[in-house]
Amino acid sequence: MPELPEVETIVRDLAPLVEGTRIVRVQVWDPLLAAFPSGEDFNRRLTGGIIRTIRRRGKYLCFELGQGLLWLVHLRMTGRLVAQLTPMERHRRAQFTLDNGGALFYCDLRRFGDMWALWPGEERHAKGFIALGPEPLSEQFSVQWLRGKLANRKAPVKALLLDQRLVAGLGNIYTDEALFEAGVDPRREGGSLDQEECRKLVREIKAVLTEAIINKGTTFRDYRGGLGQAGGYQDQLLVYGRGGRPCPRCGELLQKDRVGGRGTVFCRRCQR
DNA sequence: CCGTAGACCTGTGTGC
DNA sequence: TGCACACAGGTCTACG
Repeated sequence: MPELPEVETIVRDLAPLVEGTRIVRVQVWDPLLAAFPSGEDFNRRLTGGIIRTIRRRGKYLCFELGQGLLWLVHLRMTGRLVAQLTPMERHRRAQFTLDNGGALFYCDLRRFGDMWALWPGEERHAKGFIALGPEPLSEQFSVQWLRGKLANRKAPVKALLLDQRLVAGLGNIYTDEALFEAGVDPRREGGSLDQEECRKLVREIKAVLTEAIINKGTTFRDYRGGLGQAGGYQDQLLVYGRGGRPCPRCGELLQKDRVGGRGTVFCRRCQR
């Protein structure tokens, strides 16, 4: 569910509520949730920890606790991390009680979400995390970087953009939106994009993500921010979720296909 | 190394 | 109303 703008929104929502607080109680009811360490060891590591800062890296939430302990949370498809006073959600999987009277509640319908509690040097246990590519809103994510990564690749450009090692934080919604804005057909072989097309893609990826953050993310179904609120960017989507409806630019009916194993919406006339 | 299909899980929407 | 099936914001692994 959550892509970069949604995770960024959650971090900004939660920061003022949790930074500087101590975790006084950890309850985990879903054994699938703690990826490392598993079971009671996970609870023990976090209990008593003081949350110094919370930040985002790709689609990961990163809580930096005292002594260098790093608490990572990945929400995958339907995970939520919310601070509410009375959140008896149907799919509550964990609760982190804070010493300021508040708490963090983790809810997840599909149970794909993962958490890690890592001491310095243990980052290798979070394989996806250490392999993340550059942040798309940083200078490291440049035309040269994208071109280098797409060179000689035969996979569809959309599949490559979803690879978190190429760039960290894009998901199905914003990839479709950025490819539309850039006028690039998602089925194109990565290696077939020229300099100008890469330039447009980099520009539109940054623009779409920035605008989505301003609008506090996209609530297509399940997503909620850290305060339980829906996002606002769903009203600005141009193609995602709009297959069979007219292209907002040319009027041609938008096509829905499967590309790189994911549902993909694009305009056959505007995207080449 | 590369590219793709299937797996993981639970629910919702659609068509018959 | 019931049932079967496709699909869902994301990775992982196995396989050719």
